[in-house]
Amino acid sequence: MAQKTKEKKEPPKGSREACARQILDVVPRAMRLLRREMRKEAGQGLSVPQLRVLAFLSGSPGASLSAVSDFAGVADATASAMVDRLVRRELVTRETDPEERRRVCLGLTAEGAALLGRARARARTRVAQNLAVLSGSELASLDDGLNLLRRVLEAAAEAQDRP
Amino acid sequence: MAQKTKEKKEPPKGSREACARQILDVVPRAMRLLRREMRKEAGQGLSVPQLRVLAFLSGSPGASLSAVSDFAGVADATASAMVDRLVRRELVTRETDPEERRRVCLGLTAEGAALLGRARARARTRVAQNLAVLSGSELASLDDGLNLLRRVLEAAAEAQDRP
DNA sequence: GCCATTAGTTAGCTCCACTAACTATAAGTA
DNA sequence: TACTTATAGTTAGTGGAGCTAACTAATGGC
Repeated sequence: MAQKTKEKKEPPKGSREACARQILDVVPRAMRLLRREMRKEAGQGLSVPQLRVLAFLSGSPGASLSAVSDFAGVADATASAMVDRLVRRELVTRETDPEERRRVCLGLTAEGAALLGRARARARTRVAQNLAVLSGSELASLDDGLNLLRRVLEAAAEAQDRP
Repeated sequence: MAQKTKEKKEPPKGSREACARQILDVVPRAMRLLRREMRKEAGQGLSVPQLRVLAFLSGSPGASLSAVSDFAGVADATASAMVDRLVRRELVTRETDPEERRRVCLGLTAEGAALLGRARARARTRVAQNLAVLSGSELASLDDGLNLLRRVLEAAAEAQDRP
Protein backbone atom coordinates (compact mmCIF):
# COMPACT_ATOMS: atom_id res chain seq x y z
CA MET A 1 0.00 0.00 0.00
CA ALA A 2 1.85 3.01 -1.29
CA GLN A 3 4.90 1.32 0.09
CA LYS A 4 7.93 2.88 -1.48
CA THR A 5 10.60 0.64 -2.84
CA LYS A 6 13.22 2.12 -0.60
CA GLU A 7 15.12 3.92 -3.31
CA LYS A 8 17.29 6.04 -1.17
CA LYS A 9 14.87 8.17 0.78
CA GLU A 10 12.47 9.46 -1.85
CA PRO A 11 9.15 10.37 -0.29
CA PRO A 12 6.08 8.82 -1.92
CA LYS A 13 4.91 10.70 -4.98
CA GLY A 14 2.13 13.16 -4.34
CA SER A 15 2.78 13.24 -0.64
CA ARG A 16 3.28 16.38 1.35
CA GLU A 17 6.96 15.55 1.62
CA ALA A 18 7.32 15.26 -2.13
CA CYS A 19 5.58 18.57 -2.54
CA ALA A 20 7.77 20.12 0.11
CA ARG A 21 10.79 18.87 -1.77
CA GLN A 22 9.46 20.52 -4.88
CA ILE A 23 8.96 23.79 -3.07
CA LEU A 24 12.45 23.68 -1.63
CA ASP A 25 13.78 23.23 -5.12
CA VAL A 26 11.61 25.45 -7.26
CA VAL A 27 11.00 28.47 -5.07
CA PRO A 28 14.64 29.47 -4.67
CA ARG A 29 15.16 29.14 -8.41
CA ALA A 30 12.14 31.28 -9.09
CA MET A 31 13.32 33.86 -6.62
CA ARG A 32 16.65 34.05 -8.38
CA LEU A 33 14.93 34.64 -11.69
CA LEU A 34 12.89 37.45 -10.19
CA ARG A 35 15.95 39.09 -8.71
CA ARG A 36 17.78 38.95 -11.97
CA GLU A 37 14.88 40.24 -14.02
CA MET A 38 14.62 43.11 -11.57
CA ARG A 39 18.25 43.98 -11.79
CA LYS A 40 18.25 43.87 -15.54
CA GLU A 41 16.68 47.24 -16.27
CA ALA A 42 13.27 45.96 -15.28
CA GLY A 43 13.44 47.25 -11.76
CA GLN A 44 15.28 50.47 -12.32
CA GLY A 45 17.62 49.79 -9.44
CA LEU A 46 14.97 48.45 -7.10
CA SER A 47 15.38 45.17 -5.28
CA VAL A 48 12.48 42.77 -4.99
CA PRO A 49 11.79 43.61 -1.34
CA GLN A 50 11.97 47.30 -2.15
CA LEU A 51 9.46 46.92 -4.94
CA ARG A 52 7.18 45.06 -2.58
CA VAL A 53 7.41 47.76 0.05
CA LEU A 54 6.64 50.47 -2.48
CA ALA A 55 3.67 48.47 -3.72
CA PHE A 56 2.43 48.05 -0.18
CA LEU A 57 2.74 51.75 0.56
CA SER A 58 0.95 52.50 -2.66
CA GLY A 59 -2.03 50.52 -1.41
CA SER A 60 -1.75 51.64 2.19
CA PRO A 61 -0.68 55.27 2.30
CA GLY A 62 0.05 56.55 5.78
CA ALA A 63 1.04 53.10 6.98
CA SER A 64 3.28 52.71 10.00
CA LEU A 65 6.64 51.06 10.06
CA SER A 66 5.29 48.05 11.94
CA ALA A 67 2.68 47.68 9.22
CA VAL A 68 5.52 47.44 6.74
CA SER A 69 7.48 44.95 8.80
CA ASP A 70 4.31 42.96 9.26
CA PHE A 71 3.56 42.96 5.56
CA ALA A 72 7.12 42.17 4.61
CA GLY A 73 7.37 39.51 7.29
CA VAL A 74 10.65 40.83 8.62
CA ALA A 75 11.87 42.24 11.91
CA ASP A 76 11.19 45.86 12.73
CA ALA A 77 14.84 46.74 12.41
CA THR A 78 14.98 45.25 8.94
CA ALA A 79 11.94 47.19 7.80
CA SER A 80 13.36 50.34 9.32
CA ALA A 81 16.56 49.97 7.35
CA MET A 82 14.70 49.14 4.17
CA VAL A 83 12.45 52.18 4.53
CA ASP A 84 15.43 54.30 5.36
CA ARG A 85 17.10 53.42 2.10
CA LEU A 86 13.94 54.31 0.22
CA VAL A 87 13.65 57.59 2.08
CA ARG A 88 17.22 58.47 1.24
CA ARG A 89 16.43 57.84 -2.40
CA GLU A 90 13.44 60.13 -2.00
CA LEU A 91 10.99 57.47 -3.06
CA VAL A 92 9.24 57.33 0.31
CA THR A 93 8.17 59.98 2.80
CA ARG A 94 8.51 59.39 6.52
CA GLU A 95 7.02 61.77 9.07
CA THR A 96 5.92 61.28 12.63
CA ASP A 97 2.22 61.15 13.23
CA PRO A 98 1.11 64.33 15.10
CA GLU A 99 -1.22 62.24 17.27
CA GLU A 100 0.73 59.12 18.35
CA ARG A 101 4.09 60.78 18.15
CA ARG A 102 5.96 57.48 18.31
CA ARG A 103 4.21 56.31 15.18
CA VAL A 104 5.53 57.13 11.78
CA CYS A 105 3.53 57.91 8.66
CA LEU A 106 4.94 56.46 5.49
CA GLY A 107 3.96 57.25 1.95
CA LEU A 108 5.22 57.43 -1.58
CA THR A 109 6.70 60.52 -3.11
CA ALA A 110 5.62 61.41 -6.62
CA GLU A 111 8.87 59.98 -7.83
CA GLY A 112 8.33 56.84 -5.80
CA ALA A 113 4.88 56.32 -7.23
CA ALA A 114 6.14 56.87 -10.75
CA LEU A 115 9.05 54.53 -10.30
CA LEU A 116 6.80 51.91 -8.78
CA GLY A 117 4.52 52.08 -11.75
CA ARG A 118 7.31 51.67 -14.23
CA ALA A 119 9.18 48.97 -12.36
CA ARG A 120 6.07 46.98 -11.64
CA ALA A 121 4.88 47.04 -15.21
CA ARG A 122 8.26 46.11 -16.56
CA ALA A 123 8.88 43.32 -14.10
CA ARG A 124 5.50 41.88 -14.85
CA THR A 125 6.13 42.08 -18.56
CA ARG A 126 9.51 40.42 -18.26
CA VAL A 127 8.13 37.57 -16.23
CA ALA A 128 5.19 37.29 -18.57
CA GLN A 129 7.59 36.84 -21.47
CA ASN A 130 9.05 33.85 -19.72
CA LEU A 131 5.57 32.41 -19.35
CA ALA A 132 5.19 32.26 -23.11
CA VAL A 133 6.40 28.67 -23.07
CA LEU A 134 3.15 27.60 -21.44
CA SER A 135 -0.15 26.97 -23.16
CA GLY A 136 -3.34 28.58 -22.01
CA SER A 137 -4.48 25.66 -19.94
CA GLU A 138 -1.05 25.25 -18.45
CA LEU A 139 -1.12 28.89 -17.51
CA ALA A 140 -4.39 28.30 -15.74
CA SER A 141 -2.93 25.32 -13.90
CA LEU A 142 0.04 27.35 -12.82
CA ASP A 143 -2.28 30.05 -11.59
CA ASP A 144 -4.23 27.48 -9.58
CA GLY A 145 -1.05 26.14 -8.08
CA LEU A 146 0.09 29.58 -7.11
CA ASN A 147 -3.20 30.26 -5.42
CA LEU A 148 -2.83 27.08 -3.42
CA LEU A 149 0.67 28.05 -2.47
CA ARG A 150 -0.63 31.40 -1.37
CA ARG A 151 -3.13 29.67 0.89
CA VAL A 152 -0.35 27.61 2.41
CA LEU A 153 1.67 30.71 3.06
CA GLU A 154 -1.22 32.48 4.71
CA ALA A 155 -1.86 29.50 6.94
CA ALA A 156 1.82 29.31 7.80
CA ALA A 157 1.91 32.99 8.65
CA GLU A 158 -1.02 32.54 11.01
CA ALA A 159 0.52 29.48 12.57
CA GLN A 160 3.64 31.47 13.28
CA ASP A 161 1.74 34.04 15.28
CA ARG A 162 0.41 31.47 17.75
CA PRO A 163 2.76 28.53 17.90
CA MET B 1 -20.33 37.38 -13.17
CA ALA B 2 -16.75 37.28 -12.37
CA GLN B 3 -16.51 40.53 -14.26
CA LYS B 4 -14.34 42.89 -12.35
CA THR B 5 -15.41 46.46 -12.15
CA LYS B 6 -12.34 47.98 -13.68
CA GLU B 7 -10.39 48.34 -10.48
CA LYS B 8 -7.23 50.18 -11.47
CA LYS B 9 -5.34 48.28 -14.14
CA GLU B 10 -5.81 44.61 -13.42
CA PRO B 11 -4.67 42.47 -16.33
CA PRO B 12 -7.28 40.05 -17.68
CA LYS B 13 -7.68 36.96 -15.55
CA GLY B 14 -5.74 33.95 -16.74
CA SER B 15 -3.42 36.00 -18.87
CA ARG B 16 0.33 35.76 -18.71
CA GLU B 17 0.41 39.16 -17.06
CA ALA B 18 -1.97 38.04 -14.35
CA CYS B 19 0.14 34.97 -13.75
CA ALA B 20 3.28 37.07 -13.67
CA ARG B 21 1.66 39.27 -11.08
CA GLN B 22 0.91 36.18 -9.04
CA ILE B 23 4.47 35.02 -9.27
CA LEU B 24 5.81 38.41 -8.25
CA ASP B 25 3.60 38.26 -5.21
CA VAL B 26 3.73 34.65 -4.12
CA VAL B 27 7.32 33.66 -4.79
CA PRO B 28 8.94 36.24 -2.50
CA ARG B 29 6.55 35.27 0.27
CA ALA B 30 7.34 31.61 -0.18
CA MET B 31 11.03 32.36 -0.16
CA ARG B 32 10.66 34.17 3.12
CA LEU B 33 8.89 31.20 4.63
CA LEU B 34 11.69 28.91 3.52
CA ARG B 35 14.34 31.17 4.97
CA ARG B 36 12.57 31.37 8.27
CA GLU B 37 11.95 27.66 8.49
CA MET B 38 15.61 27.10 7.76
CA ARG B 39 16.74 29.50 10.43
CA LYS B 40 14.44 28.07 12.99
CA GLU B 41 16.44 25.00 13.94
CA ALA B 42 15.48 23.24 10.72
CA GLY B 43 18.62 24.21 8.89
CA GLN B 44 21.13 23.95 11.65
CA GLY B 45 22.66 27.27 10.77
CA LEU B 46 22.56 26.73 7.02
CA SER B 47 21.10 29.29 4.66
CA VAL B 48 18.91 28.22 1.78
CA PRO B 49 21.63 28.77 -0.84
CA GLN B 50 24.09 26.85 1.31
CA LEU B 51 21.72 23.93 1.63
CA ARG B 52 21.29 23.94 -2.11
CA VAL B 53 25.00 23.92 -2.74
CA LEU B 54 25.52 21.04 -0.34
CA ALA B 55 22.72 19.13 -2.03
CA PHE B 56 24.27 19.75 -5.41
CA LEU B 57 27.69 18.57 -4.27
CA SER B 58 26.08 15.52 -2.76
CA GLY B 59 24.78 14.57 -6.17
CA SER B 60 27.85 15.72 -8.09
CA PRO B 61 30.94 14.90 -6.07
CA GLY B 62 34.13 16.27 -7.57
CA ALA B 63 32.28 19.15 -9.20
CA SER B 64 34.14 22.29 -10.14
CA LEU B 65 33.43 25.75 -8.90
CA SER B 66 31.95 26.84 -12.18
CA ALA B 67 29.61 23.87 -11.97
CA VAL B 68 28.43 25.25 -8.67
CA SER B 69 28.02 28.78 -9.97
CA ASP B 70 26.19 27.38 -12.94
CA PHE B 71 23.86 25.33 -10.81
CA ALA B 72 23.28 28.13 -8.35
CA GLY B 73 22.82 30.62 -11.16
CA VAL B 74 25.18 33.14 -9.61
CA ALA B 75 28.44 34.76 -10.61
CA ASP B 76 31.67 32.83 -10.13
CA ALA B 77 32.79 35.17 -7.41
CA THR B 78 29.58 34.60 -5.50
CA ALA B 79 29.92 30.84 -5.73
CA SER B 80 33.54 31.08 -4.69
CA ALA B 81 32.63 33.01 -1.57
CA MET B 82 29.79 30.65 -0.77
CA VAL B 83 31.99 27.61 -1.12
CA ASP B 84 34.67 29.30 0.91
CA ARG B 85 32.31 29.74 3.82
CA LEU B 86 31.36 26.08 3.63
CA VAL B 87 35.00 25.05 3.47
CA ARG B 88 35.79 27.14 6.53
CA ARG B 89 32.99 25.37 8.35
CA GLU B 90 34.54 22.10 7.24
CA LEU B 91 31.42 20.98 5.44
CA VAL B 92 33.04 20.98 2.01
CA THR B 93 36.43 19.91 0.70
CA ARG B 94 38.21 21.93 -1.95
CA GLU B 95 41.36 20.68 -3.65
CA THR B 96 42.92 21.47 -6.99
CA ASP B 97 42.59 18.85 -9.67
CA PRO B 98 46.04 17.29 -10.37
CA GLU B 99 45.29 17.29 -14.08
CA GLU B 100 43.80 20.69 -14.97
CA ARG B 101 45.47 22.52 -12.18
CA ARG B 102 43.24 25.57 -12.52
CA ARG B 103 40.22 23.45 -11.82
CA VAL B 104 39.05 22.75 -8.32
CA CYS B 105 37.50 19.54 -7.00
CA LEU B 106 34.70 20.07 -4.53
CA GLY B 107 33.07 17.52 -2.29
CA LEU B 108 31.30 17.03 0.99
CA THR B 109 33.07 16.15 4.18
CA ALA B 110 31.49 13.50 6.36
CA GLU B 111 30.21 16.25 8.56
CA GLY B 112 28.86 18.08 5.55
CA ALA B 113 27.00 15.04 4.31
CA ALA B 114 25.56 14.38 7.75
CA LEU B 115 24.48 17.97 8.19
CA LEU B 116 22.94 18.01 4.75
CA GLY B 117 20.93 14.93 5.56
CA ARG B 118 19.60 16.35 8.78
CA ALA B 119 18.89 19.83 7.47
CA ARG B 120 17.24 18.56 4.33
CA ALA B 121 14.97 16.16 6.16
CA ARG B 122 13.98 18.74 8.71
CA ALA B 123 13.36 21.51 6.24
CA ARG B 124 11.21 19.16 4.19
CA THR B 125 9.27 18.10 7.23
CA ARG B 126 8.68 21.66 8.36
CA VAL B 127 7.41 22.69 4.96
CA ALA B 128 5.32 19.55 4.75
CA GLN B 129 3.64 20.50 8.01
CA ASN B 130 2.55 23.73 6.45
CA LEU B 131 1.07 21.79 3.55
CA ALA B 132 -1.33 20.05 5.88
CA VAL B 133 -3.94 22.69 5.10
CA LEU B 134 -4.34 21.25 1.62
CA SER B 135 -6.39 18.25 0.60
CA GLY B 136 -4.92 15.43 -1.43
CA SER B 137 -6.20 16.73 -4.74
CA GLU B 138 -5.08 20.23 -3.92
CA LEU B 139 -1.67 18.87 -3.14
CA ALA B 140 -1.59 17.27 -6.55
CA SER B 141 -2.62 20.54 -8.18
CA LEU B 142 0.09 22.39 -6.33
CA ASP B 143 2.58 19.81 -7.49
CA ASP B 144 1.45 20.27 -11.07
CA GLY B 145 1.77 24.01 -10.78
CA LEU B 146 5.26 23.70 -9.38
CA ASN B 147 6.28 21.48 -12.25
CA LEU B 148 5.00 24.03 -14.72
CA LEU B 149 6.88 26.75 -12.91
CA ARG B 150 9.97 24.62 -13.09
CA ARG B 151 9.56 24.37 -16.85
CA VAL B 152 9.27 28.12 -17.10
CA LEU B 153 12.43 28.54 -15.10
CA GLU B 154 14.35 26.13 -17.25
CA ALA B 155 13.21 27.89 -20.38
CA ALA B 156 14.17 31.22 -18.87
CA ALA B 157 17.59 29.93 -17.93
CA GLU B 158 18.18 28.78 -21.49
CA ALA B 159 16.94 32.06 -22.88
CA GLN B 160 19.44 33.86 -20.73
CA ASP B 161 22.33 31.96 -22.23
CA ARG B 162 21.59 33.13 -25.77
CA PRO B 163 19.73 36.40 -25.70
C1' DG C 1 4.21 60.48 39.38
C1' DC C 2 6.04 55.97 38.34
C1' DC C 3 6.09 51.85 35.48
C1' DA C 4 5.15 48.87 31.82
C1' DT C 5 4.17 48.80 26.96
C1' DT C 6 4.66 50.15 22.31
C1' DA C 7 7.06 52.26 18.06
C1' DG C 8 11.22 53.03 15.92
C1' DT C 9 16.07 53.56 15.61
C1' DT C 10 20.95 52.35 16.11
C1' DA C 11 24.83 49.23 16.27
C1' DG C 12 27.00 45.14 15.00
C1' DC C 13 26.95 40.90 12.75
C1' DT C 14 26.55 37.36 8.66
C1' DC C 15 25.24 36.14 4.26
C1' DC C 16 24.09 36.88 -0.66
C1' DA C 17 25.17 38.98 -4.93
C1' DC C 18 27.40 41.95 -8.12
C1' DT C 19 31.44 44.02 -10.84
C1' DA C 20 36.17 44.72 -11.72
C1' DA C 21 40.69 43.44 -11.42
C1' DC C 22 43.94 39.98 -10.64
C1' DT C 23 46.63 35.21 -10.71
C1' DA C 24 47.58 31.00 -12.59
C1' DT C 25 47.10 27.41 -15.76
C1' DA C 26 46.18 25.69 -20.33
C1' DA C 27 45.84 25.84 -25.17
C1' DG C 28 46.63 27.82 -29.60
C1' DT C 29 49.53 29.99 -32.94
C1' DA C 30 52.94 32.60 -35.44
C1' DT D 1 59.85 28.67 -28.86
C1' DA D 2 57.66 32.77 -27.48
C1' DC D 3 53.49 35.42 -27.61
C1' DT D 4 48.69 35.54 -27.16
C1' DT D 5 44.24 34.23 -25.82
C1' DA D 6 41.06 31.76 -23.22
C1' DT D 7 39.63 29.49 -19.01
C1' DA D 8 39.16 28.68 -13.75
C1' DG D 9 39.24 30.79 -9.50
C1' DT D 10 40.29 34.25 -6.15
C1' DT D 11 40.45 38.91 -4.14
C1' DA D 12 38.71 43.48 -3.22
C1' DG D 13 35.15 46.57 -2.75
C1' DT D 14 30.18 47.75 -2.72
C1' DG D 15 25.46 47.38 -1.29
C1' DG D 16 21.11 45.13 0.17
C1' DA D 17 18.67 41.84 3.24
C1' DG D 18 18.12 39.75 7.46
C1' DC D 19 18.92 38.94 12.37
C1' DT D 20 19.49 40.10 17.62
C1' DA D 21 20.32 43.18 21.30
C1' DA D 22 20.27 47.48 23.28
C1' DC D 23 18.59 51.93 23.14
C1' DT D 24 15.25 56.30 22.92
C1' DA D 25 10.91 58.26 23.05
C1' DA D 26 6.10 58.45 23.63
C1' DT D 27 1.76 56.52 25.57
C1' DG D 28 -1.23 54.59 28.85
C1' DG D 29 -2.39 52.53 33.16
C1' DC D 30 -2.37 52.57 38.04
